[in-house]
Amino acid sequence: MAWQEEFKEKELYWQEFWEKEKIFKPTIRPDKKKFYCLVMFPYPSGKIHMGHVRNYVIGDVIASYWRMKGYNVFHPIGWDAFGLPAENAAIKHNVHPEKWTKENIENMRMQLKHLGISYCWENEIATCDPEYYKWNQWFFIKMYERGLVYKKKSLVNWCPKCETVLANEQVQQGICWRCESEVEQKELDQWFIKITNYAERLLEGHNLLKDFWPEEVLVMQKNWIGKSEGTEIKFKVLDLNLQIEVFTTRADTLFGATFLAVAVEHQFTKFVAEKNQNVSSYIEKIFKKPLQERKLAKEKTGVFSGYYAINPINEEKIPIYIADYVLMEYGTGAIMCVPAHDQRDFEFAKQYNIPIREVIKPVFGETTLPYSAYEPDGIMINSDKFSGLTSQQGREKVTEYLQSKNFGNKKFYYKLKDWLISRQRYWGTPIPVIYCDNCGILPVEEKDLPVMLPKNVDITGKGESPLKYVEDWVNTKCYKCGSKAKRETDTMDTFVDSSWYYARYCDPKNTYFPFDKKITDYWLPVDQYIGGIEHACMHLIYSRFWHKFMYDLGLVNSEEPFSRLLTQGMVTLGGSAMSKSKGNIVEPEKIISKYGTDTTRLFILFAAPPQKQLEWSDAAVEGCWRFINRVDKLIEKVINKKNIFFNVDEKEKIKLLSKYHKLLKEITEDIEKEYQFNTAIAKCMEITNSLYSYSYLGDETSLQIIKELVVVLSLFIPHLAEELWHKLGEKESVRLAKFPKYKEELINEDTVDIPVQVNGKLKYVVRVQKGLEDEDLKDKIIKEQKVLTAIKDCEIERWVIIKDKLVNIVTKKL
RNA sequence: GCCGCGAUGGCGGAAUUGGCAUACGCGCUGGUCUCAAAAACCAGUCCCGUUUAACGGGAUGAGGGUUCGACUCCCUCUCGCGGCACCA
Repeated sequence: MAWQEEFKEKELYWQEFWEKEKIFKPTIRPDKKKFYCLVMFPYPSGKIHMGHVRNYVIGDVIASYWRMKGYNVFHPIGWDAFGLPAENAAIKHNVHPEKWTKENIENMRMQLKHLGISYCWENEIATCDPEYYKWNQWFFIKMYERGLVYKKKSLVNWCPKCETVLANEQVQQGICWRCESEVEQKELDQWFIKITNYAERLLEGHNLLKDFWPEEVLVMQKNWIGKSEGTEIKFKVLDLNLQIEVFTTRADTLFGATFLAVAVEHQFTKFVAEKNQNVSSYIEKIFKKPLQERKLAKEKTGVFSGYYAINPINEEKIPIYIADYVLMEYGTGAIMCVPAHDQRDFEFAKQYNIPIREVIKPVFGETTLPYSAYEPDGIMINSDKFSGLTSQQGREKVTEYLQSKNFGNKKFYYKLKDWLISRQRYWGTPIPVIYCDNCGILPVEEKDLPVMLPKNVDITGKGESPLKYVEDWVNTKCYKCGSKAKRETDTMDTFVDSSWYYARYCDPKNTYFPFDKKITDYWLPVDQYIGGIEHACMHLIYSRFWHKFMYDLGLVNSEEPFSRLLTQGMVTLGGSAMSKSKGNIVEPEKIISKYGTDTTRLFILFAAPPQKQLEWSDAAVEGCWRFINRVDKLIEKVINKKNIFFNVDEKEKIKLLSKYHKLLKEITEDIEKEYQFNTAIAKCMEITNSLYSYSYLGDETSLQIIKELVVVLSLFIPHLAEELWHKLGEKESVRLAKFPKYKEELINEDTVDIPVQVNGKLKYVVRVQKGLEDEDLKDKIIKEQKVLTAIKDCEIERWVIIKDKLVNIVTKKL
C-alpha cells in the first residue's frame, strides 16, 4: 500500500516500535564519544504549539545525526512545571495547580510522542516533583552558607497583574515578561542571589563560547552585564565631616566638573532633607510621581542642597545638587558633572545656570560647544599640568594622581544586578528558611529537606503568598532553641528550576545528591543546546551562573554548561508570532492528522533555516507532502525493477554517482557546520530527481544510493524512512544505521565546465579536461566563434585564469 | 539616543565565502491522462528588446568606491526587525 493511504497507522506503528526497542536510551560508554543534545524544556501549558514542534524537530535532527555518526547520544526531555499559569488556572477553573499541571503533562507527553522524536524518556523530570525541588532548596542553602544569598529591603519591580515581584531580567522595557502589564516599584524585604559576584566570570566565559554561540546572544549578554571601566573619586563636602564618592568613566574631564549631583534616594539627600525645606519638598514631589513617569521624564529637575564640595584635583568649590536624573541603582548614586562634555549635565547646567567649562578639544574638526556637549575623546585643555594629554592618557594620569593623594581609585562597575528570587506565589519551590524569635533568620537543615509545598491552600492570587495562611505549615519550631518559629512563605522564581535541570537529567532519580558526579562528568557539558533567543538575558545567564556555582562546589568539571547554542526563530502566521490573543494559530495536531508528522517535520525544516523566522504556509506544506509521496513511489518503482537485468551505460552511471556524492558531501557540511537543514533537504530532493531520471533505476548503483538516501532522510522524515528501510529488506531500525559517507574520489569527474568571461561578463562555457594547461586552454577558447565575436575590434590586454574554475579575458578597445 | 541583525524573482529561500546570480520548493502558464474534475506526470517561468531560436541589454534596498571580476569587501544613505535605554 502507498504511504499516503496508510501514513496514520504507520506513523503510530513505528513510534511504538522505537519505544518498545528502547533504541534512544544511551548507556554510559567511556569508550564511545558522547553527545548531549538538549532542547529547552517546555512549560506544560496543555498543548504543544508550532514553536515547540520547531524546537524539538530541530533538536531531533541534530541528535539523530550524531547518533548515526556513531556518537553516544543523550537526548532527554522533561517539564518546567512550576509557575504562574497553573495558579491562574486554579483560580479560573477551581482545580488544584498540581492536578492541572499533571494532566497537562500527560497530554503533552502524548503529543510529543507523536512527533517521533528520539527522546530518552527514561530520564524525564518535572520540576514540581519534590525530588527535584528538594535540590533547589539544597542549592539555596549552599549559597546561603557561602554568603551568596541575602535578604534585603529595597525597591523592587512589582507586576500588579501577576501580583508578585519580578527580577530585573523579567522586566522588558518596563513591562512584565509574562503578562505585559506595566511594572510598578514597591519597597519589599526580599531574597536575592548575588549573581553580581560572578559578573566578571560570566564575561570571561564568553571567550569559551565565542564561535559556538550566536554572536547576537553574546552581545546581548555583554550589554546586559554592562561592564564599564572608570575611576571612583572622593569629594569632600565643605563644612561637613563627610565625603561623597562618585564614579566616572571620564576622569580626563575632571577639571571641567562644575557641580556634583546626587540621587534622590542617596544617604546625603536624606541627611540634607532633614534640615533644608527646599530639598525635602523637592524629594517629596519626586517620590509622589510613579516611577514609570519618572523614568520617562524628558526634563531634568533638581535642587541645590545648600552645600559645596571640593574638587580634589584643583581644590575648587563646586555646588552639590540633588537631581532626578541620577540613578541610585548604578555606580555610587552620585556623579561629578561636566556640562561641557556630557549632554545630560549640559542640559541640567543650562537650566540651573551653572557654568560650562570646556576642558577637552577635538583633535581634528570643530567642537559642538556651545550648542551641545562635546562628548568624544580629544585633547585636554584648561587642565593645569594635564593639559595637552589625550583623553586616554588623561584618564590614566588623573587616576594615578588621585590615587597618590588618596582621593580616588580605578574601579569597574556592572549594570548587572543581583537576582531577586522571592515570589509571592504558591506554585513554586518553598524558600527553605525559618524565622525564629530568638535566633533570627535560619536556613532549614539539610536533613529536613525538602520543605514540602503544602497541598491544601486557598489560592486567591492576591498580592501575598497563599502559604501565609496555611497555619500548620507556617508555624514551626526552631531547630536551634526550640522556641516558636515561622517559615518563609515566599517561593522561588521558577528560573531557579531551569538553571540546573540539564544536570539533573543525567541522574534524575538520585535521592542523596542533586546528581552523581560520575554520571555528569561523562555527559556534561551539553554539546548542543537549542531554544528561543528570548532567553538570552534570562535563563541563559542564570544557568551559566548556576553552573559556575556548581563548579565552585566541585560538582561539575566544566566552566560552561552549554558548549554550542542554536537559537531558533519564531513561527509566524501573517508576519507575526502565533498567539491566542491575535488568533493566528496553526495547531500542530490538525496539521499532523491531515498530513502526518513527517510532512509537518519536513515543512518546518525546509521552509527556512532554523535561526530565521518561519512563516507558516499551507501551500508549502502541500509541496512537502508531494515530495514524501514521490520518495515513497520511487522506492516502489525500484523494488518492482529489482530483478531486471540492466545493460548499464557507464557514463550515465558515473554521472549519477558523482552527483550523488557531491550532494552528500554538501548535505554533511550543511548539517554539521551551519544547521542548514533547508538546503540539506533541497539536496535530498535533487538526489530524488536525479534518480527519477536515471535510465537504469533498479540497478546496483541506484539501489545503493537509494538505501543511503533513506538513511539521510530518516533525519527529517523518520517514519517513512523506517517504513522504506524495512521494505528494502532491513531488520534493524534505520535510526541506528550508519550515516553514509561521501566518497571524494567519486565526486571528481575528469572534465569540468569553465565559464569564459570577457571583461567580467559571461560569454561562453567551455568543457575541458580537468587540469588542462593554461596555454592549451587559451588555444581552445580563442577558436570559439562566440568568444571571437565578443573580442572583435579589441586588443586582449590580459588573461585571468583560475585553474579548472574560470577564465576572464580583459580587453582594450583598439 | 546607543548596540546588534537584516534587505536577492509573484512567495519561502540558494549561491563552494570575491568567480556561471536566482539551487530546491511554492505559485503561475501550457500540455498529457479524463466525459469532467482532483491527483499524477511532462514542459516553461527574473525583467526589457526581438517574428521564434539565436542574440543583445538590465537586475541582488539606493548611491559611490576597491577589483580583471562584487549578493559577497569598504564608505554614505533609506527602510525593516531585535536588544538596551538618563548606566555617568
